[in-house]
Amino acid sequence: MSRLPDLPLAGEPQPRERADAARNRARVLAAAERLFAERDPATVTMDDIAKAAGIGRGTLYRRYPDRVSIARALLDEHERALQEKLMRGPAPLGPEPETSPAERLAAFYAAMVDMLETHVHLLLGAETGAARYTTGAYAFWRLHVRHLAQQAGAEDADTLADLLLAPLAPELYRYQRDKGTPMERISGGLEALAYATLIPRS
Amino acid sequence: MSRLPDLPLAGEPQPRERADAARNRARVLAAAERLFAERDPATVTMDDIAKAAGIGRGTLYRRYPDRVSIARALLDEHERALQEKLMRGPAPLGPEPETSPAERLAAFYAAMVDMLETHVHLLLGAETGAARYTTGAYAFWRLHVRHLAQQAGAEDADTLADLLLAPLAPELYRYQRDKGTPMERISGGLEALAYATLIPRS
DNA sequence: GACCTAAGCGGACACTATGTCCGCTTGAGC
DNA sequence: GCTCAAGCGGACATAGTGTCCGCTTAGGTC
Repeated sequence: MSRLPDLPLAGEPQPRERADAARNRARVLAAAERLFAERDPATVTMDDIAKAAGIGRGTLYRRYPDRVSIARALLDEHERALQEKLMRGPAPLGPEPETSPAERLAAFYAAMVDMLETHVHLLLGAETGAARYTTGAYAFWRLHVRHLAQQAGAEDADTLADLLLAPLAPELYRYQRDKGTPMERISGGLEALAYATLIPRS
Repeated sequence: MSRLPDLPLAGEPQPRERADAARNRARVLAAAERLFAERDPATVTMDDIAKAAGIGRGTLYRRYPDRVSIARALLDEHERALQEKLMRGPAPLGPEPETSPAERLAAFYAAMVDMLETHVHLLLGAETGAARYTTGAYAFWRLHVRHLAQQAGAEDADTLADLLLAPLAPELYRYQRDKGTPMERISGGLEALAYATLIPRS
């Protein structure tokens, strides 16, 4: 829904999508969303998605080269929304100057846990393993956390940013939830982590 | 080399391995070690390993059901060695009572970074993605870190353990090293993390 | 040292997924 | 209604997985 997967370069005329193409795109996304939700995303094949969407393989590959790109398209709007809140939203997520870095990191963690809880299946489809680090979303979270670490006066904010993002890996979240850890305990642990790392020692 | 992949249950007679079987096992492990090192472990196929070892597919599958089991066999001894040091080695890694939990966690992090630096390729072959959490090694690290967190008086040591192990994910380490972060900065960041989280606030 | 037999071997096979190609169909501008 | 490029989709080539089963051989026995 919503966005073209190829970046819409402002300025270029954009030949406008044909009606059948638009209809098929919607079908694909709806079918993929459902399949990712109802079983392990890693086992969903391009063929499954094509069949479920009622279109041919060729048609599917025309727009999406692989499963990952479909999951990313589905995630896109959710990630944008969170990014928006981080940049321009209200405290403690947004950049009010009187909110401490530790509070903001805790708020970010909480928002990410919300997102993980709702969309783990998509995140597992899109940002699994090494692919996680190649997404624009990761680059954004990284910048944000590095900025907070810097504000807090951390020694090596650049490295710390990656270390502080690691506990948000979708596989870890899935593992924790699967063994019965409730999401509150995960948020709680992350909150503790945020305050421990970003509040300067007295 | 060394260990049988199937656990050697003390007591059972163990029909003793035939000479050709032993020779082939050695060949397989040597070939796999080399292949994992010289290219992305995810792209190494069972066929490649069989060919490189100079044996047939059937022979390879007889002993190892998949790539992961081979990588684990190769890692086994290194992981055991570290476990040994944690349980019975000298301070700060081992359990000397006057070493603080924070120091011990920092030492553990340092040891893990050493291991990652030497064996990322194997770790990427064996403990990638969700598979990481199913290994005996992970269970052991988890117990160790949870114990340290408990000693330090952490609120929810059980959850914290998983969060504190997340920055040691092989994919993350590879990503950091690939973008040029030297291992010292990674150890440094982890050390800071250890002291920040496990030293009680005054 | 010849014999026997189960452990070990390895190529062939069936199956599944991927990604591409190309002739046919159809939306939409004129 | 005509045109034609964008879009469609099934067939195909390729690659990897895991199993099966007839052949080979190590190593114990007499």
